[in-house]
Amino acid sequence: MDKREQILASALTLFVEFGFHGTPTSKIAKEAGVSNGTLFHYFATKEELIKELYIAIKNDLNTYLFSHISPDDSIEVTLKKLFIYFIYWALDNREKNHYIQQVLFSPHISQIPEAILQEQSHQAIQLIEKAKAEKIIKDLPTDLHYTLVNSHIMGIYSYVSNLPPDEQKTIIEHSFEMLWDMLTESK
Amino acid sequence: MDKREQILASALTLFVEFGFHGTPTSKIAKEAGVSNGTLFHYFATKEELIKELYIAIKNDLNTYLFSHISPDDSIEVTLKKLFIYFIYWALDNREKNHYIQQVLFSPHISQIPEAILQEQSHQAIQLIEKAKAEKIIKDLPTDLHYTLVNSHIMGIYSYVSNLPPDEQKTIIEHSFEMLWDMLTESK
Amino acid sequence: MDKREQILASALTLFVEFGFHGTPTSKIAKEAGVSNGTLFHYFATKEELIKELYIAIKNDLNTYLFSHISPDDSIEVTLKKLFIYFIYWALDNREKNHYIQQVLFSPHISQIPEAILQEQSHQAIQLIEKAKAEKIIKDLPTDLHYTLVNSHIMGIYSYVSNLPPDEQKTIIEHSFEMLWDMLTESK
Amino acid sequence: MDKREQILASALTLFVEFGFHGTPTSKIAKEAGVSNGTLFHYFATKEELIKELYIAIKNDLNTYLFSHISPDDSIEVTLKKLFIYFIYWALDNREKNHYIQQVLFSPHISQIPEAILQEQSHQAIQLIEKAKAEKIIKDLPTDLHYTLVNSHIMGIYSYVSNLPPDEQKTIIEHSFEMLWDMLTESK
DNA sequence: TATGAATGAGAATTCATTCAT
DNA sequence: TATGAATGAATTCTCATTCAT
Repeated sequence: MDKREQILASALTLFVEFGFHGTPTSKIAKEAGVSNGTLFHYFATKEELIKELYIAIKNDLNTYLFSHISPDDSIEVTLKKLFIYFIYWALDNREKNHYIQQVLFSPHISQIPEAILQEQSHQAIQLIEKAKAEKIIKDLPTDLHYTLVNSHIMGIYSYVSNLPPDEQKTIIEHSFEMLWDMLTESK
Repeated sequence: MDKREQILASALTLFVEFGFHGTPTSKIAKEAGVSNGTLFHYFATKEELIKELYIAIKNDLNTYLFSHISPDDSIEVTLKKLFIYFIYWALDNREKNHYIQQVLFSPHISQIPEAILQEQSHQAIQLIEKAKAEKIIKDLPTDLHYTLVNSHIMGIYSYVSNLPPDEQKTIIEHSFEMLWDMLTESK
Repeated sequence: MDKREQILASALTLFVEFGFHGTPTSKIAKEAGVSNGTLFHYFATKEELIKELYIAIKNDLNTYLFSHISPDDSIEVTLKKLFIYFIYWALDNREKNHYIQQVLFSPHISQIPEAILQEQSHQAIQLIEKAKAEKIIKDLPTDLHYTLVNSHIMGIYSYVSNLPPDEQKTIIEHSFEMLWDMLTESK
Repeated sequence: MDKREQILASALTLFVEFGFHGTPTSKIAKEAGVSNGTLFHYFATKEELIKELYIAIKNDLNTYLFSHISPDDSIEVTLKKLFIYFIYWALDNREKNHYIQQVLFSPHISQIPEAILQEQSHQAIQLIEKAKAEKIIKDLPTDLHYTLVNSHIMGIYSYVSNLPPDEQKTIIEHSFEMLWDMLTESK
């Protein structure tokens, strides 16, 4: 792992544990085993570091998600995969997931380029529109569908994250069905 | 409004706009029209101010919520009222709602007494247990129900908060039904 | 002397001896017997301190100069007084005079408000124009007269500043006559 | 132009525009199109670079001046040539002239070897002594003569540097006569 | 109660300089 | 010769907090 990645790794751990304000750049540098100056050699400002870390994590997540989705999958399967694999990723990368939330709920979001922010939502929204067009899901505003799926995912994640691994799978599968029932025309 | 309240009011606005780190106590004092020292006369530390503000807002929310619930209400009605009135309160008190989220997603939560944090959840959890006992809702873990309700509420809030007021009511009512369908044995 | 003035006094001595870059604000504070923070309580930035010190010194010089000039003085007398008293002031306030030159030859001039910079030059220029109108001095561009007077003054100052006090007076008086001969229609 | 000269050229431009403190060595290197390390390969320290640049410019000026003076010239002609050609050089090499002033008014002069500093003054002082011995100029202290000539030159330069080229020549010639009148026994 | 000057620890950042390649 | 990553001391500035009035 080169120095830049060392710095990102240390920043992730410390930011998640102590928050942005609670983590001086000097602590990150020390933790990464590099000098104070080196950190600023790679990242012009602390803000820049926060942003780059966000982007790196988002790339990580995207790579993971896309590696599991195939263009041949049906809409339902695609949605289910996105749902399930996102939760698995979050469970396997708690710090990274936490970090993303942390940025989203902070004044630092404004630094993140729109394109990065919309990477997944764009995909998901197209999926929802297609599902609506094909009458698979209810005829409600796309944004409403999107919001409901999102908050459902975050809810399930926060619930299963405290469960032993063997119970997680059942809940995740089941909860997707609950969500699906909610989105599709109820009988 | 006395000085203590002036300070709390200014702190709310500034914290929500600029974040905790981005808001020096001196700015709060100036905005409140009091001296630097006076702020520390009422609140021993900045941390204390953050905590007291949280408590004050939580009291505000509780007062509002309880004023709409009657012990005679059925379980479903109670839940619906909690759902709907919380959203209305959040829409009418955006800064306050935002502030609560901000604290929840920050290292400052650890400063908030458990009792304050659980004020509503305690109520809600009892409600859910009663509903489960009476077979009104599915036989799933109480925490799962609770989590799903919560995230649903936050999702709906974030969706309707960008809508014109006249469209809000329909969505809120409708979305409660979706939630209810999800919690109760389907069909 | 209050703290603000202590800071200005220490800044003057240190800036003249070590230059702007060679004088950390921390050294100024220590020399002034105040804390690091106090310096920034009175002067928002180091730049601001540099500027305020310049203004304070210019006020000092103006007060001195004006206290010696009377509206009844003839043009020649007024010019002579400005010439002579400026040199005396510079000799009695070497650090201050040096500081003014230092600012003038540095990128910090751009921070000094035009009005402050022109305080004396404005006066002097009007004097020269009057002298030209009354045919007392040669009919050359006002700016040229002004420039020549100025550089002559600085030259004389730099020469006499290394002389013992008793020799200074003669040179100063004599050199004014040389200047006067140069400005007026020769022979 | 080899790398060493590239560096000197970039340093000149940047130092004049932004000052010594305002010009990091890294900026100089980038502007010169060389790496950070290369600059320090040619100049051991930034201070050294400042000094070497001064020396290079002084050599430039001397070469120019000497190429116009002949041992056969009379004292008056020699002085006039020094006067006039210095001003022309300064007008044609504004950055270089500015740089010399900048060093002279900075704490960096102490780094410049005496020999370099006195290159011209030595010549000029001998000239003045000769003129005094031959009763061509007034019997005043040599240093006073020297100082007055110097400040006169700088004054004229600063005046004509803002003039269109065609007006410069007249002023320069004329101003030398004014100076000469001042130095020689009047009337 | 209220003030606001004073404090000083701490933080982000800069930059001359080194050195392995 | 030339590079540019790496260093870390130094610097400016911020801000929560104290305290005499």
